[in-house]
Amino acid sequence: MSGEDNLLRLVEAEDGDENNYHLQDQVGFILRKAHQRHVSIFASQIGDLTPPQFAALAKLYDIGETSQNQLGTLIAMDAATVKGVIDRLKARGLVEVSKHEVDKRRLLVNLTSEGREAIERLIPLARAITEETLAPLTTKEAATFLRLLAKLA
Amino acid sequence: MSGEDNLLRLVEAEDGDENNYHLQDQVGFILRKAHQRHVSIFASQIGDLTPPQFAALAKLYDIGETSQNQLGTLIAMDAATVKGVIDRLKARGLVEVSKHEVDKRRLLVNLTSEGREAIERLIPLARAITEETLAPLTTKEAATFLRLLAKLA
DNA sequence: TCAAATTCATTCGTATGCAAATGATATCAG
DNA sequence: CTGATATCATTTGCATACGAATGAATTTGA
Repeated sequence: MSGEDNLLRLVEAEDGDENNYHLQDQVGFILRKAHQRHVSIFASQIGDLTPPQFAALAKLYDIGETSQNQLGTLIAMDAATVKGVIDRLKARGLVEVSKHEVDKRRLLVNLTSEGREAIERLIPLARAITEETLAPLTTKEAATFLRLLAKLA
Repeated sequence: MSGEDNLLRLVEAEDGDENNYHLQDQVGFILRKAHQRHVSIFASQIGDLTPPQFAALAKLYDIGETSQNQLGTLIAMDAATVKGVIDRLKARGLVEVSKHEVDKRRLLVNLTSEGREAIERLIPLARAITEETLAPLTTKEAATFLRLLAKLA
């Protein structure tokens, strides 16, 4: 056995597991799983709307009519994604679109009365979803978690 | 003005913003954004592989040959999703599949030598991705965050 | 003013992600 | 042993998600 071999073994012993890569400890992997769990909880409480669709309705309810592009910025969706979401909400009669009178590039999006009723009905469920998602944490832990998560996002 | 009106106003005043639903404060929305940010960081460091593809390679590197179904369980992908991921890795020559000799239902998946070289080369980059993702937090905050995130996932 | 740069929306291609249905195989229970 | 169950994999359909390319409209800057 060479001196190099001894040194290598020593280093590996000192490192413990540091030379091993454990997927299940990586923030990206756990983040993906936590997100999956939330989506699953969401689906169990609100079966006929996806989280992105809900986000679009909730934001329109909050700020009123806006352009598709601006809405996308506010709910963190790129232009291609938000178009699909709005198309499906439009097909279901929950939002309506119109052309901006001055800036002809813009597509204005707004809730229909049906969309307004839907979001008002769903917001209590959304609170329950948040609660269930955070249920594994104590109130204090949840506050800490949300603070740190917001710093990452 | 009725007594009910007074009571309502009082309650609303005491509630502050509690009657308003703010999407940007909901754990699901922030979780989605944090996940998006991580995927973006991942793509900037490892452009030719997605996080799910990397997860499959890393897990195979960790545990060796396994069935497609078992691999899916280990990396939190349902059967339909893992099939697509493995198909694409197979097309790129990073994994190879074979039939289980005893249980003919199972599809065994393993790294090719090329896949092994790839994951060994990428693991240092993955460590950098984790670091960059957690960069907005102090070391202590990151430890707390990971602990709480794991409880949620 | 007017050409260049920017913005808004759309389209295409690729890659997750999951529910539901299906087929093949294996295991279990009576 | 065999019918009922369960497991493994595949396929289809739908919904994000994003890069890149395109076209229309607006804004900027020399």
